[in-house]
Amino acid sequence: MKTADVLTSENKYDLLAGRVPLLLNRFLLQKFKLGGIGLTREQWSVLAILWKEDGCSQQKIADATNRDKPSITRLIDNLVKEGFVKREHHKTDRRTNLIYLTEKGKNIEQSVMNVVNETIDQSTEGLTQEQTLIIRDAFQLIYDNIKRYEK
Amino acid sequence: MKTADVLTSENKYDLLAGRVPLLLNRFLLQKFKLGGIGLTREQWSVLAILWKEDGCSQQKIADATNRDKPSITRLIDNLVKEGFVKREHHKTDRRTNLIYLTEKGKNIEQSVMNVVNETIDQSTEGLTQEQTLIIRDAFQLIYDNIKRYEK
DNA sequence: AAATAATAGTTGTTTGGTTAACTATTGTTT
DNA sequence: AAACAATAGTTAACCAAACAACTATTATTT
Repeated sequence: MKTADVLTSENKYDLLAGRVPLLLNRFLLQKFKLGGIGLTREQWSVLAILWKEDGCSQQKIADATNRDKPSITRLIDNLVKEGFVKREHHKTDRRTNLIYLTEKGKNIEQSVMNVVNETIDQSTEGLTQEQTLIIRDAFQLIYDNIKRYEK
Repeated sequence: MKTADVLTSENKYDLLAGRVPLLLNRFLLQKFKLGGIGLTREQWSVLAILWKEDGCSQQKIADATNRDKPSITRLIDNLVKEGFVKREHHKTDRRTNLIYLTEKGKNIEQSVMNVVNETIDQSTEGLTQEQTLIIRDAFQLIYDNIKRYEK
């Protein structure tokens, strides 16, 4: 290992939260637009939860996407406005909204995932399975560290 | 390699641009606040450019931080408002603003970097140098891929 | 049963990213 | 020199994140 290979904190920060996530989100958004998909990356992340399990509460979506409740309120507002999901009251707990996919929300899954697949395939071209798994483990470690340290 | 270890595109996306950058930025912002540092992560990234080379144009800052010009205009607006930097006209090219650190902007460098160091040290606790370098190379590859594919 | 705490969601404010449309200035072409 | 193109920056619109303060409802304590 060469000394020149040691990264500063700033470099590490940029690595973990800097330009690549920014570029990847921009890249995906462009592809959504080119594909005629009127979704943001954040809206997609909410729909992805519902494609796995329809009828979640907003709190559950917030937890699953690591966002806070106000962010989810507004994301759902926009998804409702665009006709991808609908809000329904919980039968017994009147505090809770359950979010259900509309037909439109269900129908776009395949075309969205096609674009996501293409985005990831192009972005990670040349990346080995080993590298991917090392990144996964490393990010899980970082995730756990932050969850442990933040009060 | 086990089949269960193969990641879907969605998992890869979440890995590369999902929760870890989100959490890390949140973690840093909390620490800035606890440390009495009135900066956002984005404002810091601009100051970091100026700490390396004072008196950059806004376009140069935009390129260095992978942001577009409107983002930089507003970031600089806020940094000026908070007294960290000042705008000055370029001597010969009247289109260009040069951004200079104020004393306040210069003086906070050390305390900011202390917080950044602590944030990264805690977040990456247990991460090996090898993992870090693999991530660096992988992200460079992804960066180059996106730059190549996006028109 | 009444008071309190916890949970689910909303609203307002500030900051930032993206795109498009715009002004001002400088550089290039003819 | 005039027309055109390129560059630097701003403004406005929309979407989203973070935080604080808020309402409504449900659960727990006493």
